[in-house]
Amino acid sequence: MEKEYANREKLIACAKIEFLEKGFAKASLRSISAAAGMTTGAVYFFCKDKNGLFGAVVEEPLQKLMQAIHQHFSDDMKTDVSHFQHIDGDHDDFAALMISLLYADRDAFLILLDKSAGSSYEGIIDRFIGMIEQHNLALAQKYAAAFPGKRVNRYFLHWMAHVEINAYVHLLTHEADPECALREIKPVMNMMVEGWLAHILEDDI
Amino acid sequence: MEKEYANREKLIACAKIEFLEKGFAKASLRSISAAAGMTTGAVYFFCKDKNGLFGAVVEEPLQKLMQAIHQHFSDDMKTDVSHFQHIDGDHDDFAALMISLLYADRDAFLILLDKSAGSSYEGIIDRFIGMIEQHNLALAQKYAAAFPGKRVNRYFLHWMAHVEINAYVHLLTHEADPECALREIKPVMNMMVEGWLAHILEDDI
Amino acid sequence: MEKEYANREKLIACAKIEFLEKGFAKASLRSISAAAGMTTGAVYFFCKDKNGLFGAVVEEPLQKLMQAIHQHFSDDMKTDVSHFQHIDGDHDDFAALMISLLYADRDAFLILLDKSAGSSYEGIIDRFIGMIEQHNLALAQKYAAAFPGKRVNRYFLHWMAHVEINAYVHLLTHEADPECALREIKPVMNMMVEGWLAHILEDDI
Amino acid sequence: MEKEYANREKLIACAKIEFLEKGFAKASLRSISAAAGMTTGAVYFFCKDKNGLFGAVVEEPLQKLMQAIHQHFSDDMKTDVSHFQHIDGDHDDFAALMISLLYADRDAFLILLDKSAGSSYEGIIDRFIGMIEQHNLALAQKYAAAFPGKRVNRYFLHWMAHVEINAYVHLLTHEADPECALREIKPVMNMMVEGWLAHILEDDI
DNA sequence: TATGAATGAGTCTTCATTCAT
DNA sequence: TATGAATGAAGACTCATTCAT
Repeated sequence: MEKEYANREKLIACAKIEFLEKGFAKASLRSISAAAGMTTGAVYFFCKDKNGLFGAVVEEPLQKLMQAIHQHFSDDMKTDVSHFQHIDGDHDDFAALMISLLYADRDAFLILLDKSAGSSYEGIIDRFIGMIEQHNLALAQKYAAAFPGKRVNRYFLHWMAHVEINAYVHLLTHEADPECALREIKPVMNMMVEGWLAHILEDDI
Repeated sequence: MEKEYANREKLIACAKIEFLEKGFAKASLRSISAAAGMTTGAVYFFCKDKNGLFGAVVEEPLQKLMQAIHQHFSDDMKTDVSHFQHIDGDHDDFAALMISLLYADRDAFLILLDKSAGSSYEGIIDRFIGMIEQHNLALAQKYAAAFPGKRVNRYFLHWMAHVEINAYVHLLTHEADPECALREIKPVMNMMVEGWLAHILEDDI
Repeated sequence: MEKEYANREKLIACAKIEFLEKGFAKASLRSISAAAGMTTGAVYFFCKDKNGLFGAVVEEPLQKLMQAIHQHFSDDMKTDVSHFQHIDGDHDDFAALMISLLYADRDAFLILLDKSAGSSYEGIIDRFIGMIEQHNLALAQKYAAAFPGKRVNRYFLHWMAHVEINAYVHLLTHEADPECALREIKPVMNMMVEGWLAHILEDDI
Repeated sequence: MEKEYANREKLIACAKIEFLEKGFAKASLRSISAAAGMTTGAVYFFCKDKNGLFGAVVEEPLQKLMQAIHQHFSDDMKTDVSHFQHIDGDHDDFAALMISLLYADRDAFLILLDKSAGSSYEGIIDRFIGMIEQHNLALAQKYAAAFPGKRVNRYFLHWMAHVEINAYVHLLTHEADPECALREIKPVMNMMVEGWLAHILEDDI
């Protein structure tokens, strides 16, 4: 009973190593299965195909992350956004949440975010960006409502979503220790909040 | 006279299209040469390699860019850095320069910056980041000299270099028109300068 | 049970034929695998490489030969070398041993010795020559000890090792029947022993 | 007028280097012509094809050698063969002749004898062996006439021809200096003559 | 004399995938 | 559960050769 899943997990662990090292496209099922002590054919018992194997490595952490983000976003919309001084603390909380989730399975996220080219997860970063952008748009529009003659700068909004996501990718890539990560992300977040407040609105026409 | 170089240029043009679409690694010499109306073997008359073909697409614009950056950096170091309010204008100039260079052959830079994985140009972005980081470090240290008890936050510095480069990559990717690009990069640059001034220094120990 | 290994053996048999006919370098995996009734790709299930396929043909007989030679040499060094009249009989035994081993898989040795150019076995003859030379040097130096004012003629020693090896290669190439081979090698061996005794020493300085 | 042949000779010189290094089969016209400072196509102005280029390197020295050998052989047959003690001196003369010819263009003969696999000269060594064998057969038969109940050992005869040729190939390969070569070949020749006299005849039936 | 361009057949190799057992 | 075998298409690359100019 315990052994039944042993091989499956070994396979996934080996896949993780290979994907991390070579990326999805250049990873070889041959060498993954060899490392796991099985034949190529055996992989197809556990997964539908190469992409399925990638999913097995990456799907579960991804789900957790997604869920946490949605939860946070829906909480966020309920709070009173009129006091933008609170945005700071919110961002700190969000950052802490992100970091704890991302570093819970750092390799999986490294793979997902940086090594998925060629797989069906290829565009995942853009989906994240889309989510953030959409959420921030709502926030920004509330904010804009208080400034007649101003409107949301859409390009800036999109770019900020990019930067925010990439801040996490960069962190994940460059910092192995989650505690250091938390410390390092702080000025980054501050800068982003300040920049957001200062530049998210542009003159209407 | 016009026809003499026709095929070589056709080849490179087709390679450009393929690289842009699929990236270096997934691009196929077969389909490139087919598109150019020649055999695979013929490619090797014009280029040494698949990598050489990539270089033929990308090397010339890259050289121009490199040279301009070096020029700008060496000019920059000669100017008086004590007035950091001037940093703004400098950045605007630099941004304008970058944009004019990048958009002079947008596809080539799109390929170079975003589609070079697998080629010998793979790490080019990191090299750019390194250049910027090194240059900004020098600036930051001059800046730090005026604030006893402060030192340069190296992680932030590195991240900013990342962000700066990615700002251009993002622009190139999302905005086809150089004039719009110039307009859109402005708040981005402003935000980066402000953030830089505000967060590049951290408490010593 | 018989069929299980059928294809692998068929492949190796076909490879043997092709290598024998064209040599390693000019042999084509296409035509080998076609002859064996499989695709080129299938070859790579059985072997790592073209070179690995060559090894599959050649390695086992080579190992046997090597081992027998080492055994013989170590026995040889233990016997009393003072009576050089015994050298004759020893050589006959050695020759008989060599012939029985070589003709046990004549094609494999033909390939190994004469058709390996381009493979990792390319220098095998030189390695054999080295072995023989080294062993004969030891013998010759014992012999030389009995003749003051004489020393071993190194060029002649090396050449003799060449001739000895080539005597076997020549035999293998020209004589299909091992019994005839045994008969034919005899005067050759005699001549080599006589020549050895007569010319292996030269005047000191 | 002098320059007209300059390129042709440069081509041939470069071909020589490449053939010597890689052998006929692995030599590349591309790299030969590149080394000679011309295009691949230009080679076909000077030669019919790759094999023709090989011939251009090798044919002239070969002709000289052939002619000298024929001359020597026909002289040899005219002399009185009843005194076999003279055989020694004859061989010394022949060896000196061979060495002077072979070392007159050592590289060319190295190529011809050791690097011709794949070219039309591939079997040249066998042709030499055939020539020597044929000539020696005539000699041996005169010799045999004096020993009733004896006949020529054909295998030994053939093998001796082999050894003789290979003695020169070995020399050429291992000894760069013709004077040393002459010294080193002496015991080799002596041994061959002695062996010849001792073993060329076998019992009739 | 030579070039520049191109061909076309060939090289070995890698890969994800399938499937009977 | 897994294996062993095999496929077939594709990969980059090399080569001798040809030929118009």
